[in-house]
Amino acid sequence: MRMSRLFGKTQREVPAEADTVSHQLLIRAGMIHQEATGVYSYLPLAWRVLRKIESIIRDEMNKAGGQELSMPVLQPLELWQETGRDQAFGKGLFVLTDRRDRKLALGPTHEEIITQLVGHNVQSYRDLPLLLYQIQTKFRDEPRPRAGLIRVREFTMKDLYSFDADEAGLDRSYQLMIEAYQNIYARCELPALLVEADSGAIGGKDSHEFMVIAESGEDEIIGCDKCHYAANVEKAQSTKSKVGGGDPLPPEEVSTPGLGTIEEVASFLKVPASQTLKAVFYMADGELVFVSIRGDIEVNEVKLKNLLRCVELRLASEEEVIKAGIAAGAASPIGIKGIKIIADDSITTGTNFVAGANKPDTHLRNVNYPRDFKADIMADIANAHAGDSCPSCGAKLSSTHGIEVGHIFKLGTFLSEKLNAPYIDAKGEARPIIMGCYGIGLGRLLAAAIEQNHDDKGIIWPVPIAPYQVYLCPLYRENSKVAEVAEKVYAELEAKEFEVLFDDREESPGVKFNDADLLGIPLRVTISPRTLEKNSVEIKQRAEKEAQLVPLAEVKTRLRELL
RNA sequence: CGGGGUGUAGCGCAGUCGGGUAGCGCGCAGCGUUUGGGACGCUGAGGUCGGAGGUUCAAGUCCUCUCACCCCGACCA
Repeated sequence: MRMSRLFGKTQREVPAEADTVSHQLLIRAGMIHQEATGVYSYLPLAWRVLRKIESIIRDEMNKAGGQELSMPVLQPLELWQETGRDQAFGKGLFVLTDRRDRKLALGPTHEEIITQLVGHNVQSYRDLPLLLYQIQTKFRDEPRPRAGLIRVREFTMKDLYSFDADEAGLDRSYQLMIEAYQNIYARCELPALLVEADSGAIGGKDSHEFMVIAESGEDEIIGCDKCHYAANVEKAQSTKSKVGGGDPLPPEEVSTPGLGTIEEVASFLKVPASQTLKAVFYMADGELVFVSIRGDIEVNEVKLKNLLRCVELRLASEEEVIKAGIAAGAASPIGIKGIKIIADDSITTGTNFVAGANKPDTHLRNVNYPRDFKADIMADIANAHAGDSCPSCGAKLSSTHGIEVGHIFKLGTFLSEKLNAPYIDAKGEARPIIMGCYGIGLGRLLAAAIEQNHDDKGIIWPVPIAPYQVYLCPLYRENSKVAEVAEKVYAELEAKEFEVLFDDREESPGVKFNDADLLGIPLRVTISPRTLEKNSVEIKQRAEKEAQLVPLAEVKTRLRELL
């Protein structure tokens, strides 16, 4: 490809819109253009990268035994209503109305469609296992798209679905996909960490995410320094420290005038926050819920939401709390009635806690569970923190940020039951097919690759996904020898199936070098009068500082070695 | 949805307080001189000042409404 003909211009200045590295570089390199919030055009360079990622993914899916198909973006809303997932997605679902007043959803994912499709085509256990996938555009009306291609509303995703007759089969399919995913990231030269994940509204047994560690990542990962434990903070557990407190003493009221927060109460009573119980109120699908948790620990809302099996969970407003007749700031699980009490198991890690007294400006000392109150549900609903103890080996946990570049789920039978997709087993009995699903966002993978591979000059593409392999850079093209050799080298390289971006522009060396660095093509071949004096060209790897002089006759061999 | 911010040429911005001929840098076009890490000179093109309504002799600037985009939070398979 000739630079002079390439659609898409590099730009010198950092766009005001972008404050994530990958977003800035993608725009500066002329690779993407924003059309609306979270909606982008891919210009030729970005499209080439995306296609390379796509072909790596396709190859690994096929190797794993997947069969590719294509399903519609436009899906009847009724299908979503049948599984109730229109509610789970809520406003995240793009819904439109056709001329006959039928409601259609733009597919945010394709579980419903494929389950129905498989239900029509699979009758027997002999048809299983089955791995089906597609690479398709998805639409989600995200509350807040951000960071360029990292979180968008329209995106290309590879989604594979597994269909098995039994749990053991699902486990095999799941394992097969983990391996396929690891191959994909390895081939993209992107180190991805497998972490335990929350499976969200869809439920199911296991779920894992593949994370690329990056400062700009939206997800927090809690990991053990010693063993292999790693989990999304939404899911992560930690062993809660014991706080002691001595033998249970009788409860005792203390006056705490004007003190509301845990910090205020704890410092006033001269006890650590870990020796207090905090009351947190939530509205779960419109129902007020009381949460009791140790004062130094925060509620993990994802865990709470899963526990309550609710669609909408948010902190209750002070008005809602007061309206329920509760003393805000001094609320207590003791003696409270007509409200569901959820307790984090941290409240059993000690004795003689300070808690509210359900009276304004009053707290209680020496509160003990279960002596003084009962919880309707006791569970782990705490946020794990760096510094906590690993639930698997007890060593210290640490925290990093990551970009989620893959998410896999053991779905189970929820969808095949709702949408009536049974198979007949060997005994002639009908059973629901057991499903799994496995997604990779291609655009996000592309962005993650940039987050992971760049310097202050620009992108440094890993060879397998680089838009071109070679940046052919003649200097002083008005020198007829340079022009002639450059054209010849270009033709020869293309003939040998090198992917070459030929900078045939009349630009100064500085401009060309800077564009070469910005675009991040792995190998740069410079031809100038200076190199031609020695009958050579200069080859430089994008990631390296030094260039090497290579005789013209050896260029192809040398490039081949470096790719 | 809550909080904060920004909309002026393809990009980055000034001008808005205090109303009076719409500017700068980059980029773009032409000519010339240059050129191994974003060269220089001259000439030139390019703007519904996000949109609508209002106040005024006069609005980029003041008022009302509205839209878009960005950041934080909520939210998010």
